[in-house]
Amino acid sequence: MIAIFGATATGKSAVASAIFERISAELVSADSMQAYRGLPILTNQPEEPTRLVGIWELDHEASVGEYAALAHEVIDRARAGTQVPVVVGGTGLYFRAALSELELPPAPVPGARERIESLYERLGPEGAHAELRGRDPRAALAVHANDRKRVVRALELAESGRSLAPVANKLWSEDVRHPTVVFGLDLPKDLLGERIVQRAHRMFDRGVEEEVRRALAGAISATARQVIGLHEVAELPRREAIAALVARTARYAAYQRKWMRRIPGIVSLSADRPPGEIADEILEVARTRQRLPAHRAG
RNA sequence: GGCGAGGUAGCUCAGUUGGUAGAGCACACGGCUGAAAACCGUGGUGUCGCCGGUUCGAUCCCGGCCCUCGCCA
Repeated sequence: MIAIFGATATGKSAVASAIFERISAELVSADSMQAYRGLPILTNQPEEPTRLVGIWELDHEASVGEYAALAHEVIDRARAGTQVPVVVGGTGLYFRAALSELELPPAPVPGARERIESLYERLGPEGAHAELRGRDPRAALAVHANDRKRVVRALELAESGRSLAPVANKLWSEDVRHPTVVFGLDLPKDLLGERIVQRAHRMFDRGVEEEVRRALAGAISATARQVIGLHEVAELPRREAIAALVARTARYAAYQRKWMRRIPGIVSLSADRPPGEIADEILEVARTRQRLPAHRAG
């Protein structure tokens, strides 16, 4: 398998597209927002047929757990059919979930979240955390009292006999379900900034404003509401919207680069050249690695 | 030109009855296991517009100057 990570606007899609032209590949997206249908311009959905893009309606609450199951299914089917799965994405957690078996604990039982959220409100951060310490000391150790989402989640799991503290920490390990060569596309900060600005303008040329208006006319889930730029495009005059969109995207790109540094075993490649050239290098490196016996060293 | 308001962190602003200052956002670093474009933690990064006066001590009080905004000419 091949996996390609990179910040927004590093040209992941173009590289994936070039790979698609060269070998029998199944492109699989690892992007929490491209999974939504209805915001193709704002979320920068790829042209090339890519699996797990546009699979959810905007009123659907997203979750890594749901995504992981779908990704594994698509990947396994491609392998069975002799296609090379190529996982492409910028959402770090989704990316690792696609490659590895994270053994994510189950979704909350209906009603539990609301109940425990109000418990958190009642007890306050310290009180709720003390409660967690009593029920699941290991989880309490891993979670800060102010991290409301995680304290609530940990209490939910403790209630059903599970734990937030993972059995094995595979998130930051090199563990994979299938042999995989992981690549990271990187661009110098200033160059990436330029591309982000260009792309923001192109979004407006392509009609994001109309797209956003339509999206907001319907029901929209809490997770979909987080899409960068949704709020900005809807509420600000064009000039300011572009500036705000650029600023937030740049911030997000910095966050993604942070993720990239932490993905173990990643092969870093310069994205400052034609996509075809990058695709050739990726395929060459992947072939070389595949001939080697199973190994873990970089 | 007159009157009024204001100049404090990268931005928006708070504050000090005189003892050289702090919030939010931004930024930097770190964490993260069914919300991840999310969430959380740790960092203050500063000629308090300039010059002078009063004072043991001025960002704060006094005088002058510069700049910004508003209203009136």
